[in-house]
Amino acid sequence: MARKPVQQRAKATVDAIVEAGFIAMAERGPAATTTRQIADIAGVGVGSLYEYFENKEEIFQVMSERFVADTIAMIQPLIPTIVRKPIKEAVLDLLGHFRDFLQANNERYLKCARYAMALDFEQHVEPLQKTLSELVTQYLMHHPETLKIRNIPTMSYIMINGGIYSVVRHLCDPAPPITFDELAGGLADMVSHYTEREMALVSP
Amino acid sequence: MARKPVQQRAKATVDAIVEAGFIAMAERGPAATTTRQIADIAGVGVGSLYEYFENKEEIFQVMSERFVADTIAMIQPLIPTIVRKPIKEAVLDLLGHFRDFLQANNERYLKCARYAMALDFEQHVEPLQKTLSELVTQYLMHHPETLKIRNIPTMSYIMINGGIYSVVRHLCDPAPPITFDELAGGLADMVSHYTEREMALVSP
DNA sequence: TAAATTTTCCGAATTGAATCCGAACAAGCG
DNA sequence: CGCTTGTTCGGATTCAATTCGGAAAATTTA
Repeated sequence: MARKPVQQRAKATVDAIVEAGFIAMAERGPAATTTRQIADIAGVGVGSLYEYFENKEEIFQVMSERFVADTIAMIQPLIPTIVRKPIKEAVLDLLGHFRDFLQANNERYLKCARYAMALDFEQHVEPLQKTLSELVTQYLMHHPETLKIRNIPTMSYIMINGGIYSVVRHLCDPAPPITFDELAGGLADMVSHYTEREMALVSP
Repeated sequence: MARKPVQQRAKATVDAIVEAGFIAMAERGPAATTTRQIADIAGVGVGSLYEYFENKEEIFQVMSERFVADTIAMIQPLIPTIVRKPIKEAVLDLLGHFRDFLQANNERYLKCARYAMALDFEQHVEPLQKTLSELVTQYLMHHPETLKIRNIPTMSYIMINGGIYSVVRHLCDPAPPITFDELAGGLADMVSHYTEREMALVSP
């Protein structure tokens, strides 16, 4: 950010700009949104954008950050509940919340996710990855029998990345080949079958 | 495309433009490549771009199409070999070829994949998805015992999408938390464990 | 072959969006 | 209230995308 807002009304301006960014992005997609549109929706002059953001790109970056932060904030309180459930239910529960979250507010975050997954990859999605790894760790600690499973970091990596992408892709698809429930069930089965098979292999 | 090239030299111009697009994209990423750069690299005037492409975006679209077509062309001849292998080897084999393909030519296609996965989703990646579904179908026919597995379309969807994304993401990451071999092995295990567990459940 | 026609190429001119900037307006503070 | 600092703004500027009309090359026609 080019400059920090110190007064209250300046903070409100920054918020209005980011909010306008979400609205414009949800309406027309990131490529088609102009600085003029964002300024108009926010009810500020175009010049004001550049008081707090280096350029248009940075507005999207901040939106991306907020998206990831909000996702994490959505997941954190679920952790204590989720870690106590059987694996399949746990996955279904998490995915259901994730879908609702992405679709809220005219799919604001779904459109943002599509953008964020393309450009930033490491930079912004990484904290989310860390949170989910944390969730996996806690889950394992609540189910000590699963600690025998090999390659846990690798499997986390695959399921977290593959899971997020599959869900975002599916929700963006106007004519998906399978239903969301099938997708969620499939991901849950994938995890639970893998777990069960590993446990069978390790302690026969 | 705005107009079809009919003469030979015009076809060469179109090729040079697309080729230049790949080079420019690999160097600076899609956002930072200008029409001037593409024209300079291709050795043509800026005006020539617009003889055969509606706009800059369409150049990227054609690149995307070529990327997907080349990916399919890379996979097709592998199918007869792959379908005869045990599941784990089959997955490892496919992933190895996919990685080499993405990394060839200064990672030209890896950078393209990153872009294609963001924007086009359905439109361009879909033929690839269809080819891979085909591969799965053929694999199942060569291993009749696996036909009992439930939810095959769902599992294909998850493994194809999740697999492609995980690999692209991993190869783009300058400091990945796991090695590529671990990732590939993990995906292979994921598939094979799921298969084994399903077979055990269905015919105990 | 030469003229006529079609195709291709080009780069200066146009357009429009992104960004800059300095004047005008508000807020905090002695 | 003067003074300083923070904020807003929109016209001016910059730069990339796109257009356009004419020249050059290829092809066809006579």
